[in-house]
Amino acid sequence: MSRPPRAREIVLDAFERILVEDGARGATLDATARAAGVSKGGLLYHFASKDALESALIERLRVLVAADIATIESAPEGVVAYFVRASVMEDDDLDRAIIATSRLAQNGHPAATRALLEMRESWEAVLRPHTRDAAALDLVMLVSDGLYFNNALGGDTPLTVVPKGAALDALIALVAQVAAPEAAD
Amino acid sequence: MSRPPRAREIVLDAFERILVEDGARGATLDATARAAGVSKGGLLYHFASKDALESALIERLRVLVAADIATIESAPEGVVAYFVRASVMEDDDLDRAIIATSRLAQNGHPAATRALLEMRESWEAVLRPHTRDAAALDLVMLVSDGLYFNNALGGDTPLTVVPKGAALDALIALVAQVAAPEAAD
DNA sequence: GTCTATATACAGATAGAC
DNA sequence: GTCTATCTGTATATAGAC
Repeated sequence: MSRPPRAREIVLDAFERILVEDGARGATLDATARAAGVSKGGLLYHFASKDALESALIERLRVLVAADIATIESAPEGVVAYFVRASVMEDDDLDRAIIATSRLAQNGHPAATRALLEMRESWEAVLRPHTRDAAALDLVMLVSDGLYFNNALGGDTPLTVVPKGAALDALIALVAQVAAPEAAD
Repeated sequence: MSRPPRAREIVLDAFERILVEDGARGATLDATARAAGVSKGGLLYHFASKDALESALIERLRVLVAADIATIESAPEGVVAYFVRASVMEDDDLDRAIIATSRLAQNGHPAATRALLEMRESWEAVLRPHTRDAAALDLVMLVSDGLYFNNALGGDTPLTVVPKGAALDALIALVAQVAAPEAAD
């Protein structure tokens, strides 16, 4: 299942994790190699340049998004509720890839920005049939973006502003109710 | 009105602008000095270190937030509607300061993260009396965060996902209606 | 496939002239 | 208050041994 060299994935994992935890400034080849337990030369065997490392991360995001789209459509909780809840998860593969890619996007990486835009478009396409109108769709997407943004800000100072537990359930219920194409209740 | 040395403000403006447009990686002392039209030595006369430059930016944010809190409470359109609409503006002083500070926060700058948290808390305090319950308040704040996040992603590739014109009006009406403490309509 | 050593460029910061 | 010149550390990348 994992035909690509294992070390390659380990290096990419380390790069992604540093981007999420320390941001783009900290995500140097040196720091990545150290965190992955290889030398800089070893890293550069797998990724010939920093750009290659960044491209690989973006490609990983695309793959995870495609898988997510398949999952989201069959959520028993309902598409909108599942989508909002998934936006607040903190440590799954997709979330890490999104936040890491957004770090690149926010440092002027056009391909990263493009990948995030395409991700948003994919999600909108899935959510559209489950929302009342364009404004409701905008609202759902923006709440999701807001949750990601707040999760992404932290670093070592995790934000406590993101609702959890009962507060999250109430938020999800509210969003689902507002967005639902059927009766407003 | 501008007692502090003019050059100092020009340098800080340049630093902020580069943070917004190119991200933290591009916001070097060299690039900032060049954009401000001074030498690196000249810059370092006004800001003794990069840290001093970053602190000044965060302080600027605090001042602008305090002014914004005063404005927002007297918005004729309604506090919630004004707040959401203001979140999508692209080029006013406060918005640039917020996005620039969030670039710092996303590169592991604890003081920047703290300033953004305090800003959020100030806004929540103003909005709370104008929202139905905690979930409604969360929703308003997250929509605002989402709008900022999307405005912030761009760089030279501005995102077209942020609603404008009639779509924005519809979103604001929807959020205001959901959030309103009075009848749900 | 992974390493060490090194080349080159640029970052932040200091010293001191003007 | 602003400049040039310079120091020191670190970033990306290459060369070539193992």
